[in-house]
Amino acid sequence: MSTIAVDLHITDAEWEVMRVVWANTQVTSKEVISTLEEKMDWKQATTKTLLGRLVEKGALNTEQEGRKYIYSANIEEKEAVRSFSNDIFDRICRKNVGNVIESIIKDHTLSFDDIQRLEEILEMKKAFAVEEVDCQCAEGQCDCHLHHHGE
Amino acid sequence: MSTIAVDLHITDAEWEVMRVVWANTQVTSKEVISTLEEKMDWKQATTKTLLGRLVEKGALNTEQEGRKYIYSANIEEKEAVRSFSNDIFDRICRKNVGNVIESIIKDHTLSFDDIQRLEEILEMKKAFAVEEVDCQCAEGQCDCHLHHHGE
DNA sequence: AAATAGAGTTTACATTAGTAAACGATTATT
DNA sequence: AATAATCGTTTACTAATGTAAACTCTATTT
Repeated sequence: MSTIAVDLHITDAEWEVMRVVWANTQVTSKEVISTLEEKMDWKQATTKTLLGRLVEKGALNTEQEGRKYIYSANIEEKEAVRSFSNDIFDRICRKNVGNVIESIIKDHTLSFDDIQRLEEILEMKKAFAVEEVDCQCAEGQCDCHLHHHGE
Repeated sequence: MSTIAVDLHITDAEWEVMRVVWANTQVTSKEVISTLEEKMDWKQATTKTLLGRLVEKGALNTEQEGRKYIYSANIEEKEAVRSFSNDIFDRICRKNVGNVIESIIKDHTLSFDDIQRLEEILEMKKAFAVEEVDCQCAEGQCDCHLHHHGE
């Protein structure tokens, strides 16, 4: 009941639609169409197609309201973002996760609150930190193996 | 000379090939083929196609060595990862960058060194932190606007 | 020299994604 | 009632991706 559709692939174009739904909780196609006509310069047909595909793949729910539909998200934005962001980590060596996070932090503006919160999380993470993260890479796709022995 | 090809799209399948090249610095198609035959269960033709596409799009360099080629990466892994990981942040409200980072940290194993390094980065980020991160979302795609006025 | 194997290039083909027009059923207008 | 405006569904079409066979040299083995 929690992972209803974590692994469904939401494409870039579809994501634009999802954002409108997430932001408004309940929307009609009309609202989505006009928002994306604005932002993306899409013809209404384009948005309609995307809405249809999202309903089809279970990312959106529809509820008949008179003769039109009210769309609502079937997956939480947070979950979708999380699933999407984890894709990065399937592309790199686990040992580099820290470096990637570092680079992300460097690349973005954070608020004082953000920083404080992250510091707290890190503090908590210490309890579960390891001496060295395990490389899970396939042989030949990472050179960690070479770095193991001393020096 | 720095951003040679930051914006070139490397697909999931192509990335598998890149990892082999990055890990070995210099490789022959044979090595890539055998590594991915192992890991991905790909026919050699598949890997050949991918190698060809990557050379074509400038992600890989080739250097004739006798009658075969030596492949090497034309973009750094770090840069590629960075470019890829920034895609997440185009999908969310800037105000949530901190939350996403938080969730990433929670989801992964870090080493003591990682944590310490991240703490240092955060410490430095304080100098550039803002009171509140600006929402850059398009109207209708984010509800930040609503949260502005009190309560 | 002829046959075989290896390496890159071409061609192939199905699926997904981006973008949108056309169609059909309904409701709102004239 | 006839017509026009809506809204969802079907169909369309191109480009990108995943996956791989076939082809063409060239070098090696017999």
